[in-house]
Amino acid sequence: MGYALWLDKGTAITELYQGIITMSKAYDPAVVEAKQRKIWESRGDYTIDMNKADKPFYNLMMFPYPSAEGLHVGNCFAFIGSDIYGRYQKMQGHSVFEPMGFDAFGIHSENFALKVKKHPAKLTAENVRNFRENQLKRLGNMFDWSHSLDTTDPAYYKWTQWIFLQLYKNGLAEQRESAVNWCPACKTVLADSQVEDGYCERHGDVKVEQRTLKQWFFKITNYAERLLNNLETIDWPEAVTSVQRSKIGRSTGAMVTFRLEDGELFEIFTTRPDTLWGVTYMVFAPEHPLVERVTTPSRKQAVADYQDEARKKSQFERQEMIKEKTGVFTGGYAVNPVNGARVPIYIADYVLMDYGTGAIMAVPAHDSRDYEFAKVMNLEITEVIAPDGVAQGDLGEAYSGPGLMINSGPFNGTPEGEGVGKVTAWLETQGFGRGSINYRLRDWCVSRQRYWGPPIPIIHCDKCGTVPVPEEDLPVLLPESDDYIPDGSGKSPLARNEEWTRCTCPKCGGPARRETDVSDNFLDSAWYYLRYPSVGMDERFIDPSITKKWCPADMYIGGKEHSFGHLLYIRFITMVLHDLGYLDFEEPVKSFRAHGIITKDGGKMSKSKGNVVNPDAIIDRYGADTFRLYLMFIGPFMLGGDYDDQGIVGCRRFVERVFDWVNKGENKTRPEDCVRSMHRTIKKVGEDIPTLSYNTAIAQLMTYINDLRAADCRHRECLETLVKLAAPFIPFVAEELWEKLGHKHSVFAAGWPSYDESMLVENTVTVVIQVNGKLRGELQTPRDMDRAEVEKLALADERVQKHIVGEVRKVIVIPNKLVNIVAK
RNA sequence: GCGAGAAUGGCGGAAUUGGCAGACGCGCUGGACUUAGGAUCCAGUGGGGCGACCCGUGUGGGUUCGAGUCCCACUUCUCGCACCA
Repeated sequence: MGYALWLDKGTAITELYQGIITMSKAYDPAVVEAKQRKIWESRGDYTIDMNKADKPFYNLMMFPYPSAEGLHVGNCFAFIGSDIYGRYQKMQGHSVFEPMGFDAFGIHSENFALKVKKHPAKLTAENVRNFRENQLKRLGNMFDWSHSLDTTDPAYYKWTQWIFLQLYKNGLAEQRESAVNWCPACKTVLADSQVEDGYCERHGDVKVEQRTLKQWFFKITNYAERLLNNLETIDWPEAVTSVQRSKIGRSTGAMVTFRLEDGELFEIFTTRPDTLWGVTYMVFAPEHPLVERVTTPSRKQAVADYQDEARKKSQFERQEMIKEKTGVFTGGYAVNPVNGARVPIYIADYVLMDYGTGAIMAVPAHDSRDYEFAKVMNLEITEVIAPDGVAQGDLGEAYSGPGLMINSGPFNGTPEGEGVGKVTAWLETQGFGRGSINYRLRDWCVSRQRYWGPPIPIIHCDKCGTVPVPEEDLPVLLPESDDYIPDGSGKSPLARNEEWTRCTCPKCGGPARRETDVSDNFLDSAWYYLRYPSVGMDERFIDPSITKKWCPADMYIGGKEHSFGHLLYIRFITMVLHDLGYLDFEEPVKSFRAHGIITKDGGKMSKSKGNVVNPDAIIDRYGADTFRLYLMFIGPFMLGGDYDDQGIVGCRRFVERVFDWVNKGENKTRPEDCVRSMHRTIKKVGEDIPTLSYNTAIAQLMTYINDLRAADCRHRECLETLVKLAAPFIPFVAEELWEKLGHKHSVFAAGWPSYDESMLVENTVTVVIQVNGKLRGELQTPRDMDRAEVEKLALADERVQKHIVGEVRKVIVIPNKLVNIVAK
């Protein structure tokens, strides 16, 4: 070549030039992607004018916390799956708003900062930049970066604090002493959802302890009923709603008033008031306030010891002891209101202080836990429900089946199902109790004794007590201190910052101190979807008219690990803001879909296992389009699947085939089979995307390009349809090819193709012939052939006849599908 | 223990008013092109049998002309919850 250049410049340059042209025709993802990304950005294709846009569609996806490790395949999988849905909606003519932001406050970020000894603010800024510039922008998602947000930005957390104040002012936030989960490694309080099997979610091997601290709580329990009832009305997967249902844990029963021997009254909750006559003892939680009162002098030591023991045990350890029930007798007695029976009072850690009233009536005959305890303690067991009304004696376990009430005074003979209601009504008339509903759900502890979060906007004044920071003083800025390392004192590092903590009381002007706890990072993410459309609005947390137009979000896609925590809190905060008149809807999203997870070699990707797939490297090697396509092809989006290094090449081949086929230029070849294949593909892809069945949509696209190639069809309509249908999956290549086909505007503005129903039906059909249910032949017949005619042809088939041994008893004809000959 | 889901070739997975099991892709086998092939293209590929055929969707029953699909019982696995009175 060099020689040719030197000898004959003209020829050689032409050759060289042609070589470059050939090269440029070959698919180079880096070139295509850089080019199209630039065009999208300069054209502002994905920047939405929130006021003007028509047919708004809010496509929300769970935002990431920007870790130092960078975006992982799981994030990519979720974002890409969500983007495909969004791009499809765009091609349906919607103005699709697809924002992305950063959940950058919180323990995740802070712990990492501590580990690498870098200030979290600095680290977060670096990580956010890396996520956005080097990773998210390469995925090919249509993010509207003009509406991005970062929860650590004072312009954002100003409003997080404002929301805290709204809850406070409306009696939904309060500070109280409470036993909480304490992680000695994080040196902070954890929410129940951050505790796994008694261990810290972040530090897998660190046991969570119980501590009693003054904490801020949001009264989510006030909303338990609505949070539960609304589940019936929202379009969410059953798997998620059932988790929420069980966590809310509604049970109906009765509150029954018992009496201590000294006349003091106390209440217990039961779901089985019909077994009241079977109460043979009572149990208080070790922490129950009446324990001291009922304990007799001789039992004092034993009771105190037991209380000590229980206090030391974490909640998990208490639960671990399920097999062996423990407890001690207090020496005290209560009186059963229904029959005046004198029943002993025990304390035991199988009764929890924070459910119901922290005290129970024990019916060992009909409750397995009470039965176990009674056996250990050698307590009396009285049957009050018996099948056919005949007592069964000790069965070796509690009897919880159906039966008639016995030994129950006026209710003898009542079936247990009716008994609950009848006894409850009777209790009310007697003044012994009332119907009651209890929830498992606990109030939301939002205090965190950490540095990296929005300071809770409260001031403590000796004179005025707890005073909210005036709204005009928001945000309460997180001081840029280097002293942010938690010390395990149970107080936030902020408490050591005298200068920051000291302030004046907004009410009396006297000296006061700031609240030093920061709020839970779940509060940041409980309202972010409301902020996206109103990003930039300084004077209010949201713009009402924009919110009305865009919210609730049309689709929300995220991980099901958030079924309980985030997804409950976001609903709760939305309901509260609705009740306070800020929103005209009370559920945050119209539809929610949970995606699956991507594993590697069957296991969750983790650094310790060394099976982490690096998305950047995959994109470098195969291109973002192939990466997108492959992730979606692994398996059903809602199930996820296992990442396989080998499998991705099939997707790269598909992308190249599409690229090459369109680049080859159109021709006029167009057999009818191709047209049919095109219509089938339009139908299939259009049906699969809305149900997130991306894997089967892609399979159909592969079938389609195979059909086109086999028939050498590059008819314009067939090619354009191919590009359009593939566009949500491989947006860069699709855009490039759309341009190649001579279009000036984006393929995403080109609309979604429609199919012709008549093209879906074949004129000739294959009818299979079975003899006694076994496949023995097939017929090619015209569509909708006369039944008798088909039957005749089937019976005449040589191979079929061979298999008919006896007389033909019956012939079943399913038109256009099958003939089954039943012969003896 | 309770709740939800799942089980289909060597692998990922398709297939629902019950009607050709294994679409699509990976891998594998053979071939073409090639100096070369870890590129590309073509053909084949559930198991057994030379064959006609036989067997085959976790196990065992059932309904049906016909079952991966429906019913009953069971096994295994995954996930979630777990003393909530």
